[in-house]
Amino acid sequence: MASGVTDPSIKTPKDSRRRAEGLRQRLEREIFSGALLPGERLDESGLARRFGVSRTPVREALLQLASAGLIEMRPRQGAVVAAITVQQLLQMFEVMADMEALCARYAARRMAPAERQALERAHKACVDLARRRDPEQYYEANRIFHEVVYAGTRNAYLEETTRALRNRLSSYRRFQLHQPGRVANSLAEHDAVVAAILAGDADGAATAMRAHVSVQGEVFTDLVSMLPPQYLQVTAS
Amino acid sequence: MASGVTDPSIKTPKDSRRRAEGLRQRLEREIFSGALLPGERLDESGLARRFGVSRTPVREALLQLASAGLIEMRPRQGAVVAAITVQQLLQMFEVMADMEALCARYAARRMAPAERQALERAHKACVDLARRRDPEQYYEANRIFHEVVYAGTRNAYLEETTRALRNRLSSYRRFQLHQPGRVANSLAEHDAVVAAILAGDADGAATAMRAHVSVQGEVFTDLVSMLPPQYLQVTAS
DNA sequence: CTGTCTAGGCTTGTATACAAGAGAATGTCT
DNA sequence: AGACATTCTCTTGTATACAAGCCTAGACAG
Repeated sequence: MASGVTDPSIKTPKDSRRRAEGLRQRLEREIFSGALLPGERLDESGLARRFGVSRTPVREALLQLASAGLIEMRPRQGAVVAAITVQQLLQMFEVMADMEALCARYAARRMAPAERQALERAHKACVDLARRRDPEQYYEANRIFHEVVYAGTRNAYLEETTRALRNRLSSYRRFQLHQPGRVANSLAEHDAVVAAILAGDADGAATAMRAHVSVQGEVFTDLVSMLPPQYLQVTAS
Repeated sequence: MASGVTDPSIKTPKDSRRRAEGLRQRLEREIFSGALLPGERLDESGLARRFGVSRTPVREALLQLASAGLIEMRPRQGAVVAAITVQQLLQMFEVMADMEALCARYAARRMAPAERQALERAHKACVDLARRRDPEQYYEANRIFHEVVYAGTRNAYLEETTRALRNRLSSYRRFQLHQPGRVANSLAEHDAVVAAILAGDADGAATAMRAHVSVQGEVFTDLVSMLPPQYLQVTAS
């Protein structure tokens, strides 16, 4: 797929550490964005050539990605982009809904006035962008909305964990965007979340947020059926 | 991971990959057990000599530990066992309480009859061991009790995440054991959790479990004051 | 005596060389 | 012809060599 796409010598003579971090993040983005599809083989030498470094930093990047669960490294058989089973996907969505709900609960209790205003602004941005009918831009605005909620939890660990899970699922959620009427629903749900948080209603915020990010029942079925086959692993091995 | 599917013959009796994993796990245990104290420097060459391998696998192990948050790698300055701030510790305990509560909630809804019996057995084992006044053994029985709850969630991702956080905090919780009366309290709390789960009371199970693992207020203060100074990082950096 | 600058050693980060296993391709035997 | 064994190649895993930055010790000036 990306075999012939050799970007000519990136050549960042600035900071060598920068290069290593950039490597991991770059591969990360390629996975999140779908440029690297699940099941795709990650050849160490090939990546090394592509990025103009040796195999050592490539291996280090791959190891970190494996720790994050984004790729799978089978001993002596190399690394492939992780594909997950339908069960795993459902379970991860389930946990994510509860973690986002937890974030909303904390945020409702802890947000400072300035943060509450930022939440309203982020929500308003979503409303404005929804009118443009540009799913990509709305996707980004929605992401920021959730980031504002994370920041309001005043709990960096919860923030980080939730964000990691959200990122991990992002390549799957992407396919949800194009469902008709999804954006309108999403806005209404945001509205309920904002109202509850501004009112300091922790339970209400949690419930509203859980409903917003919840992907189960028919919604889950629809999502799974829209996924390209590579994204899912056959359950029985 | 333990989703019921049996692994298709792991084989590899002498797999060299095994050695690298053993390396990571060995360092992990040394950190959890307190053999390696927070702030302690992890010299790559030294570890390589100690384990009889070259620096390469050592570096790979360190990178994985860094991904798990157990150590901290500052560029060009080497790795040290992670010490966290009081704020971070409080936040992690907070999240852990909610995640364990979530586990209990799921378990109350989903445990099969056989699993409920296993829960009762695990609880009984705790009661029996408490009489022996052996904190270490009780600690282990308590761990198993929680593992049974995890298994009852039927959500491998939640299970794995919660376990990882629990392990991460284990070296801090260890100091809590020796508080007088802690074991008796713990048993009473287990009792409430078991009762709620057996009754299928999801909310009650969550509340009881949160109360059980919750470390805040005076309990948190006591815990922090019992920690050796290395375990905590000075807040201002 | 103290603060600052500099040079050296020692550590990490990267590249390359080497060993060893997995998979493919080919040849042979039934 | 088909199935099986064997070799061969290509990949990963590990070791070692090399480059580059940080820390410290020591000297010198104020």
